[in-house]
Amino acid sequence: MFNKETEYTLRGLVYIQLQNIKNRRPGTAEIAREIDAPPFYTAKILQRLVRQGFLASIKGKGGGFYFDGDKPDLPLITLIQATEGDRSFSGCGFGLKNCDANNPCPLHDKYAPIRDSMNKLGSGETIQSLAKKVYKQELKKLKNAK
Amino acid sequence: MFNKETEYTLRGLVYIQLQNIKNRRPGTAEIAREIDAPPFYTAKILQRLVRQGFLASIKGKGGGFYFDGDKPDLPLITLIQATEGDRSFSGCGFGLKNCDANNPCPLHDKYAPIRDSMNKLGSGETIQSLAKKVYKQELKKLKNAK
DNA sequence: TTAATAAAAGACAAAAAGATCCTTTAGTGT
DNA sequence: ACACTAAAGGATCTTTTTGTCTTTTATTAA
Repeated sequence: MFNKETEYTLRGLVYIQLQNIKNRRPGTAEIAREIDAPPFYTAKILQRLVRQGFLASIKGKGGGFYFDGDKPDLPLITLIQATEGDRSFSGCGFGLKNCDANNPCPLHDKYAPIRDSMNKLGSGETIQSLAKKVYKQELKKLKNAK
Repeated sequence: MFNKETEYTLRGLVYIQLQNIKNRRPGTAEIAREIDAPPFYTAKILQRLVRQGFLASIKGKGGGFYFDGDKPDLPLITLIQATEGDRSFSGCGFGLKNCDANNPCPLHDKYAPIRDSMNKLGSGETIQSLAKKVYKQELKKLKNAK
């Protein structure tokens, strides 16, 4: 589906936001471990995300990564387009440059609706909405364990 | 969406089948030119498809590529899985190994239906069905040009 | 103010994808 | 039989993706 970098990005940011909810600021080592990603590569990706302004960080003891609560929620489509371009959200299954309703490739009619669904998914969901889902799932599990 | 090799494969095979309908057997140079793909790379891909039994070829003068009419139509999903694996048809948006309805990643609920649509598309359409679409489109264009 | 901590930066390396080229083999037509 | 044609095979190269490692910089706590 997505490439590795995008997968690590999604998993990493959702993990960070989940910890933020719990008033924690995880660091690279913890994040990489928890999301099952290569540590140095994870660090590099997070670095880039901070540079791009998607994420904030603090250096030194007690440091780590967090989301600026004043910023609006981060839609997946924004994030993914910044990471791997928009190959998942636009473009033609056949790889044609000018494929549209007027000049459709033979896959267009069937594929266009799927692409539209992807776009809806990418615009509708945010890192924060996903983290909230995970958080609620965790609460439910705790409850059931009692 | 798909990777380059898959795109060239789809475009190439549909072109071959379209020419077959017209009782022609195109060669590598013609195919590459018509589908706008790198000639040597196209040759290599077609070679592999022949080895895998998806396609037939004839060497020497008057040679080229064609589909064995006795074989059943070739579903896109079969072809694509043989080319790039099934990253487009299965697997989780988050990259988790055991993501399913019981143990869902936070994208699962929204992404699973999209993946299902992709599967339906891949099983429903074949190289032959796509070529037929293009053929009909061509006929319509000719008619309108009159 | 010093030692410890953790992110930032950037060089480097390995693997995979994408692409090219040359030689060989098989078949065709004269 | 011979020259020609076109696919098959395989070696090589480039670019992109993925991943590692070392050094530097900023911050904090003792």
